[in-house]
Amino acid sequence: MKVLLVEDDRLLAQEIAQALRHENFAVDIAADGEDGQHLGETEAYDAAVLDLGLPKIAGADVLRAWRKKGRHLPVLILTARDGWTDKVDGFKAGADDYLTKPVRVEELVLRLRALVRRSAGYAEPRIVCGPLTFDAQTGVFELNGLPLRLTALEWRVLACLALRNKSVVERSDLNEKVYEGDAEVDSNSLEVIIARLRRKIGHQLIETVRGRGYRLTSGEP
Amino acid sequence: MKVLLVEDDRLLAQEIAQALRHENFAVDIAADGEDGQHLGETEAYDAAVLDLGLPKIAGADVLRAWRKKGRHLPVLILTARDGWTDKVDGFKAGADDYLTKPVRVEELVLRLRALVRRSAGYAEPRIVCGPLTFDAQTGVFELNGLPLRLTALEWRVLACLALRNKSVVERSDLNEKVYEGDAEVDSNSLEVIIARLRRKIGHQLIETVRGRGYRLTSGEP
DNA sequence: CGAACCTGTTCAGCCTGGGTTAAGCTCGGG
DNA sequence: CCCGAGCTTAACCCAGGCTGAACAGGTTCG
Repeated sequence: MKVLLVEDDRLLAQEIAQALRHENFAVDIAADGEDGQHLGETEAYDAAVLDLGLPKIAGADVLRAWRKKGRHLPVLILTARDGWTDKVDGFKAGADDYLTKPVRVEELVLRLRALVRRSAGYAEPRIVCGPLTFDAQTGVFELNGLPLRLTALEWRVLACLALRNKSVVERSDLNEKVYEGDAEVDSNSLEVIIARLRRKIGHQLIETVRGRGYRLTSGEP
Repeated sequence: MKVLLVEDDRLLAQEIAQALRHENFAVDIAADGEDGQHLGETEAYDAAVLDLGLPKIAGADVLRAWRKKGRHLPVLILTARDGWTDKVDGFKAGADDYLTKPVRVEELVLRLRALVRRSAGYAEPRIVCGPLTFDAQTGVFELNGLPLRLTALEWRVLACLALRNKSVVERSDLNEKVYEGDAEVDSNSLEVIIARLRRKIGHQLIETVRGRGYRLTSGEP
């Protein structure tokens, strides 16, 4: 669960980033269109929040560049102006949702979660996997109906697994999605997190696929 | 099941090789046209993935050289440029399929498997041999309808046998196709793998042909 | 201000899967 | 009957993965 935030207003960027981190997301921030475009092309994100008015490269052009290269991550457009021309321009460039400033961060978080969920192929917000359920709209996990207390990293890992329900998620992918920046980690901390998760939700639910990564399973065959 | 990958972009080569190895293929990598041509002429492969833009010798020329020497292994052409002239050039040189960068590795794997299967003479993806079936498109073996869990080496051996359904596969050939590089192995590890395979799928299905190799049979006459 | 957390990271030791080696056995053909 | 090719089992080895414990920052709260 990692989000790219492209926003030149440092204050607003910090505010949004804080809110997203509070909801357990990992957040990378780019302060101009150039950085933003580059990050969006080279790193793995579950979604991007993109301001239209950016230094160096305009937001719509950043988006167009991504789409041209086949990057189909969900993008939420942000703009100060609220003329419909901008909106249309944004959608034409390939945006998935749209928000006008001033931004209510709670709404942003909500919409972003909906985007991520739909882009993972879920029409319904509720993802069920055996005794485990994930409400992609609120971000809450439940085990046998009881809400699960997870730390930020645990949540990110489990959310990644839940969104790719029952198919393998590569270790490298998890590492990228869990840590901010490109913190090429040479450590086993991911394994530790997996171990702690397993202790919380039961060992059968997370299957390891040797040499590749992990997979969420509903129980045993 | 061994594939030759000729690609000068080390990163892309590693990515593709990793994906192929995940699918149990043995992979040899050549970083330029010279190496590629040489390997393709001297080693035994089930297929080759060939970049058109290569140092030393152009991809199309490598392919032409192979064809001239009577090498008819299936070749999948890869290119950054997507002009139709390249495509035509590739096919004229004797390519069997064509993919433009940026490459989606899943698609590459799919197409490659289809090439190997067709070159072995199967129009249909499903190869049946008594209680054993091999889906050459997904790479999955089933015994009496139940999916079979095989290790990488076991899979390679059995796939080689299945593709030459009911005809003898030489020991030397198997050794080449199973091990990466030209690891002329002086050991009985192939026999060990055969033994393990037989324990999994039943002893009658793999017939040994003294002094030559092995053959897949549907049961007994 | 300090004590008690809470989170995340590091490290060391252990376990396991998968591949190779080695040794003894079997079997088939001369 | 003998010999060599092939079979099989067990032992070994290595890399990858697991996990408990310790530690380091941060935060909370008395």
